[in-house]
Amino acid sequence: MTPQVNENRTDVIDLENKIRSANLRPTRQRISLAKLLFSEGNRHITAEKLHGEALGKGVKISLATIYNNLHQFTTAGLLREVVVDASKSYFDTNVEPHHHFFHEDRGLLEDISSHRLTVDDIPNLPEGTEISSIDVIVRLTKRK
Amino acid sequence: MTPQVNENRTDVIDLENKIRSANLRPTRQRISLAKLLFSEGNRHITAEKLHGEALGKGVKISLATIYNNLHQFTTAGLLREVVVDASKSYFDTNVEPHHHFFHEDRGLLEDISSHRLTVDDIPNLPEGTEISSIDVIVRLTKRK
DNA sequence: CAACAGATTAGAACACTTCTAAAGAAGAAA
DNA sequence: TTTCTTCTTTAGAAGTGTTCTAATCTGTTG
Repeated sequence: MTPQVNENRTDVIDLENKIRSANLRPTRQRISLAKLLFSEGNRHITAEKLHGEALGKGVKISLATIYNNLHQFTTAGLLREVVVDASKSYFDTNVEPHHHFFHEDRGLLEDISSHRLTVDDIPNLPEGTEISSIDVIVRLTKRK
Repeated sequence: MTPQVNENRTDVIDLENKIRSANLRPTRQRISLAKLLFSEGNRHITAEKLHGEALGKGVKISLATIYNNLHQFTTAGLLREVVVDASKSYFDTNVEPHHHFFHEDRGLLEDISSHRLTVDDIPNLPEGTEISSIDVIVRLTKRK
């Protein structure tokens, strides 16, 4: 019983619980994805990139499953989808309210914690609506 | 020489000048598009919708031309592209700095004039970058 | 273990966008 | 005007990211 084995075992149990908390069965594929997504710091990743990463680590999983699970995790509040690019979706493992820098040249997202950028004077909402979310994207290019 | 005829003639000349100001030739297709886009108030429209609208008004124009011109107009600063949906692009005829309400259920954009919503405390930018734009999208759903 | 609901999968299908290369139209020069 | 060049348009093919389908497999419950 080395500490390492303990750590790994605990991690997997935590991830399984996280998956169960979303009313989903902890399958081999979901556990592998959760490991990639949640085990080190916040990530911003696209479906195809995550698929590549999984295959690269020897996890056998289809692209359809990646999409299925990214959406299920998002619905369950484990992920948040960030719309910054008209052609692909990014998924963010940080589900706390916050905003983003988007490096347009590199297609890379970076968090801005929401107490470091505030939105004021939000006007009255149109009749019969409520806010679902407020997205602030500060788009960046290389300084000339 | 009725006022109407005058107005129409003047309109078209204005639109031609607008197109020329972007270093583009005022072709029949461009003038028709400019008429649809710029002749009454601000609009937020997708390529396919604009195509449908043009065909509906009897303007013979291909979808490729719609895309070509939306991009050329955008590059020239006559339009602004708004990213709110991961699967299609919206083009906004209002090129002044401003923000948006996005009605998620209807796929509809609405302007928020920028003096009615302000962004404060923008943090220091990452090294070597500069701001290309700041997009604020207030996503709305139907009030329950 | 059996039985069932939920999950995964390969590949087809889909929606939006871009590309291709050939034909057409606009503007400049003579 | 005619000619020449460059820009523009076009239909359809191709491309890209995503979703669908329906057959197979797996986790869970009794």
